[in-house]
Amino acid sequence: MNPIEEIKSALRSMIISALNQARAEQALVFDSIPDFVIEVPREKGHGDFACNAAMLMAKSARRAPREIAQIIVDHLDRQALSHLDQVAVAGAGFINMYLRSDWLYKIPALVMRMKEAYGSAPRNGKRVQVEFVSANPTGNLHMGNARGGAIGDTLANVLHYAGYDVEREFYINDAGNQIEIFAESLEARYLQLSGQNVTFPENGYAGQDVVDTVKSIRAREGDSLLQVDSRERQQRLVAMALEEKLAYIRHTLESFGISYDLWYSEKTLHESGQVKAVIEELRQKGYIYEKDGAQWFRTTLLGDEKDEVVIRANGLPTYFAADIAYHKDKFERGFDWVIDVWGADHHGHVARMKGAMAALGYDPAQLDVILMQLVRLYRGGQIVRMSKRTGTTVSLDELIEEVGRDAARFSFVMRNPDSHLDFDMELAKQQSLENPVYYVQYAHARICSIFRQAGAAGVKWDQGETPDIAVLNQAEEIVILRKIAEFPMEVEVAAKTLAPHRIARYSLDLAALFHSYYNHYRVLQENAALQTARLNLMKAIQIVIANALSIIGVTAPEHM
RNA sequence: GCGCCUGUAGCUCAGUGGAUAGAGCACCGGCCUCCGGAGCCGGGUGCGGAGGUUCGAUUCCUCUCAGGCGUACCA
Repeated sequence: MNPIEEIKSALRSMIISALNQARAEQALVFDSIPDFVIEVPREKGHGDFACNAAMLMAKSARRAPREIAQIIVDHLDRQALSHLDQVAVAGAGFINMYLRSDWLYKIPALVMRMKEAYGSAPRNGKRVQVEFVSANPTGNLHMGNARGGAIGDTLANVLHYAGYDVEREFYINDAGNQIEIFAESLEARYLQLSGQNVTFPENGYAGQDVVDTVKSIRAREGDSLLQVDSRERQQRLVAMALEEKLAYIRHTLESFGISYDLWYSEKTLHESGQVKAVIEELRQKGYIYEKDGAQWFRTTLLGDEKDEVVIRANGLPTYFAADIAYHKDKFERGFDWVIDVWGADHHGHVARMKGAMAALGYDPAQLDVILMQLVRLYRGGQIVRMSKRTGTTVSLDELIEEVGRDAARFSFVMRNPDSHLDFDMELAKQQSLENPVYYVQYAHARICSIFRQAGAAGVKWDQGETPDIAVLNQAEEIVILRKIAEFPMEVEVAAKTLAPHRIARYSLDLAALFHSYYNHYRVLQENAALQTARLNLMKAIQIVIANALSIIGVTAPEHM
């Protein structure tokens, strides 16, 4: 149920009919109807909807745009849409259409009928997978993971609302080179804590969290790991450390409001032979060759600048090889749409991965990658490096602790993933009371308060379908009804363009309209019809704000 | 050097090829005996630059300047 789309669709077919009628009467000569749009004009004075068809046809129909527009208007069957009021030719050849506001009066009842489902589209039967965060389980979750988490989880919510069956997935990098380094780091710390004088690996994970992990292992295992050989010691340390790290990651993400349908282990891809198999498949298709002892993927055939190694000279597959196998596995699991949320430092990987999928016979258009620009973290104006190696990082736990889950999620979701984000912890804390999220939440709490007042006063009002609704004729009320009517379209566009930040913007817009309205008009009052109408309006706003916040993963409090 | 992303108001950011480019923060001045003042109202000649495509460009293309990231047998 998408009110705006319904109207647009009706107007569109009305204009197409007019054009065909005009052609039949030879009032206008043209070959085909162009791909015109019915849009909501930015300027209110330009009507409720506007159409640009005449301007697009000017050249082929060899008439001035305004003339064509007038011909279209003259041939409109105005009975086709009962809400249609006036139609005017304006500007360079726009057709501006004005509707009687009664088309909006069914909106509150619709919202109340659908409640938390308002804004959602019917199930479309398509399965989409969103993979996000997928942080290395060798360290803490950092700001980039926080942003990726907020964006990925919100996008998954948006897609669910837009009608998809959504699955969230976390890819566990529990194999490969960085695990080797992790193992060496763990062992070095273990031996150091056992009193041995060993040097820490030069490129090892030097963070305090690794030390803490080893300490907790020692608390359980004591010196027992000194008895076994280095290889087994490393294996056991890694197994225990990964278990602990993953438990931490899972717990932290859950406290950030994120839970996954599947945690997918890279290690299993190697153990099952899927990585080797996919390399073989590519080899048979002529994409693999050997050079300097390594196996290379001829990605230059796919538009890359240089070929990529998939099996190193030491026989170990690269991350790229495992990732190809992983993405093949995603498609084999039958997803119609596969979405990855990656940090911008992986951008070079996007074309290669799409190319690899194409080489394997999959449609690369079914794979989308959201490249999220990196977060630069500041504390009081001082940049903080986010290197896990040096350990000087603010973790997601600390972010939630200091800034709060709602404010943190909202401020990450609010911004376009393409924006380079400078995040200052001190500033975020300092401004926390003026953070936009509270503005939206406050609107919700205020409306709840109105209903508490109404309840305490024993106010009786017809909820949903009521003739009283038609007394909502103030300009502000019409604007709010329109905004509410646009919500399903907003969700649809956010899903289609993979732009979860639109929902946050929308919630801010609606909250602003509400606050302004609240300061100018009283809801609870003597006039029973007006009170009923406005209570219906309030209920609709309350539901839509709650739904928008729920998509963003932020609470909608009744009190603040 | 090459590739990707980004340059919009003092700052942080919106803006699916449309008509007069918008919010928040900050700054100044107003507004509650009234449903929650975490609010409202008022105050603003800004799309990095130059070409091009188009009836129309902040949006698309080319060049250019500036910043971020990448350009490993790391992930």
